[in-house]
Amino acid sequence: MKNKERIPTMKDVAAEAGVALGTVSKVFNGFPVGESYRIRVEQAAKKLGYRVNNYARGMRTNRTNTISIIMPMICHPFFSKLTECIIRELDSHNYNTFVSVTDRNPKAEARCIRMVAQNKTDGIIALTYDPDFNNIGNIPFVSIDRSFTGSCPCITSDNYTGGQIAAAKLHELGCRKLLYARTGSPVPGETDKRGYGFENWCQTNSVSYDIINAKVDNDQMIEKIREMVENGTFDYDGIFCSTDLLLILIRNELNRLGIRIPEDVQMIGFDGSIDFYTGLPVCSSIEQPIEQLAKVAVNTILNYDSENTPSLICLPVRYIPGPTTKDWI
Amino acid sequence: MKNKERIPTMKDVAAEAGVALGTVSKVFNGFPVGESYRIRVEQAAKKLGYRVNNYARGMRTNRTNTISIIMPMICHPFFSKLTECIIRELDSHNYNTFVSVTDRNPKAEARCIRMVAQNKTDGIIALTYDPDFNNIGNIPFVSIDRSFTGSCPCITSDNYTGGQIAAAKLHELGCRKLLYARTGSPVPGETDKRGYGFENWCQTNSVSYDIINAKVDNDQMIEKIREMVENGTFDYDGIFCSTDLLLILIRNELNRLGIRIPEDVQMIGFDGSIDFYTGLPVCSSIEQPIEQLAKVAVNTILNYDSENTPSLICLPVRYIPGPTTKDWI
DNA sequence: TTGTAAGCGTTATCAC
DNA sequence: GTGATAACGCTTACAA
Repeated sequence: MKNKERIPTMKDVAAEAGVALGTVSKVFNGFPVGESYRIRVEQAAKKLGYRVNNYARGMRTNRTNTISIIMPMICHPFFSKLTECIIRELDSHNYNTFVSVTDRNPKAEARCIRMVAQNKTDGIIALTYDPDFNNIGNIPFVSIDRSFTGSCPCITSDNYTGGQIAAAKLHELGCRKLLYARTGSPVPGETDKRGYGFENWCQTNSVSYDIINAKVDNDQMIEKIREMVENGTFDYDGIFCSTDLLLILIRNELNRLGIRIPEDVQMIGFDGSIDFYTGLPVCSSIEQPIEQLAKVAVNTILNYDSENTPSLICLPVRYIPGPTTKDWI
Repeated sequence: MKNKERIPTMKDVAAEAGVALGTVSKVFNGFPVGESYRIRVEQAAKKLGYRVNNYARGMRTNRTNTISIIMPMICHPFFSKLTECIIRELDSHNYNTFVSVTDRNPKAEARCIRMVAQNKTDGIIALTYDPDFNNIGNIPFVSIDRSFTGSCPCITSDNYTGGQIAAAKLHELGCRKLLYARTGSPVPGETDKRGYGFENWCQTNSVSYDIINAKVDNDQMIEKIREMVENGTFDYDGIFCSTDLLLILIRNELNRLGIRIPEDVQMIGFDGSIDFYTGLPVCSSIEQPIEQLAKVAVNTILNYDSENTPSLICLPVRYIPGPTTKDWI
């Protein structure tokens, strides 16, 4: 009767190598140990196929080499890329990654955080929308794109500058009456600054603009656009949209109403989405530096120091020409 | 001096409630306990904000309520959706999910599996390409889309039938000379059956067809197509592609060469990709039942019984019309 | 430098 | 039904 696949423990390794338990532990934790011992231990470990049990270690040390990420969804160009980049970056630091999805539902977000806390994660990277968010368990927490009231660091694109760039670009491309269209959660977040930057540039440069805001959802936005066009009050020649997705929706509606993009109206979105199938930009857009966002988030969480972490880190964005402006080849 | 945020343990709860440690454990594990005790324990737990420590529990029980998923990448329409569905499904069973990405690199795959084994995951759901894959650690393992040599269950779309459906549909839509184009890893996998089903239908129904295979990559495939068109040997009026992505690539090349889709050539892909921005099908396609794939994979892993799990589970596919066939409105 | 032993927070076994 | 007590696999003072 075979030994029934028993998973070898440190004790087994110690016995096999003929050394004390503590010595084995030291070898696996990089503490100095007599060379001959180290070799014996390593050989014994290899022979037995030993791997340290992270659960036992985690229990003892309260560190688990595990980070959790919390996303509204995965099946989405921006979120999937961000998720992938974060996982890759953590992996390169030898960390495992828990992933949860919340649907932007505060209840689900809270539940995730509880679960994650229970799993003794070393930290949380979250893109969350809970206005009442409260970091239970005192775990290092980094937020992406959503700034909490000073309680934890937020990593985000430089949304403000992005808004300015968009306005400037539209103007440079000949637009004289601009519109900023946004939808999104009513919760104030970093992304609101896209609009503020846009406004600021328009005001500073005395460019005429309007803002159209659909708090609830995209349908409402489309509805408003249609009304304006049908009323004849739609006289814009440049639109900045808070996301690429919104841009596409609006463009399709404008097309349907006989307005051509970019001939009649030029449009710039936000995200820098690339079409998966063609590799081309979905639209003209302000590109978010996703890889960097991920790298910085991971770095911040791994070097977390509650005293000394900055509360907001903005990463630079840039304009990418696409098929919705006249500078597209 | 405050108690420095000490996380309460079962012992604390027991003390607070004035009961024995074992009683608290029973309450939290649903074992029968005197009603008055249960109430005292629950109140004490709430008061202290106690949550059971999954690491300690995992160490004791060797179950962690954690599943790992291993994907080639996340930033991809099919994989991101699959990943999200699996996470959601696991979450609904109160499981946490580790996610790793491997880039289809066998070395990375092996590394992931090692890490995962070390973290004492309760099971692995993987979409892997390692021909020499070997399930170390004897962890329940479910493969998606890739059948190993009988060693573990594989969940997949009914690729064979999908191929048949595609051939039949093209024929129904008037195509008389068909082509099957595939790229992909040289490792034999479930997806190869797409071609077999296609061939089978053509043979059974005496429809003329060819197969073009680019083992290495997409560029090579595009090259071959171009050659055929330039040679004048391209006389197909219906193409079945092993993935939607490949379809788009080929379509773009054909367009460039002056061939119109679907007027001159009709095309059907595989995956059922929906354009994220418009919500419309990217192309005519055989749809994979992603949610179901996820559900079944999770179910299989959670009810794993090495004796009794089927080695292959095929889920039904269906044809979805899109802009690359003439039945598209 | 090496070995010993005391926990870490749970669960499971047994007497009571 | 309840409550001591011994593991689980590992780290870490501390003693040798």
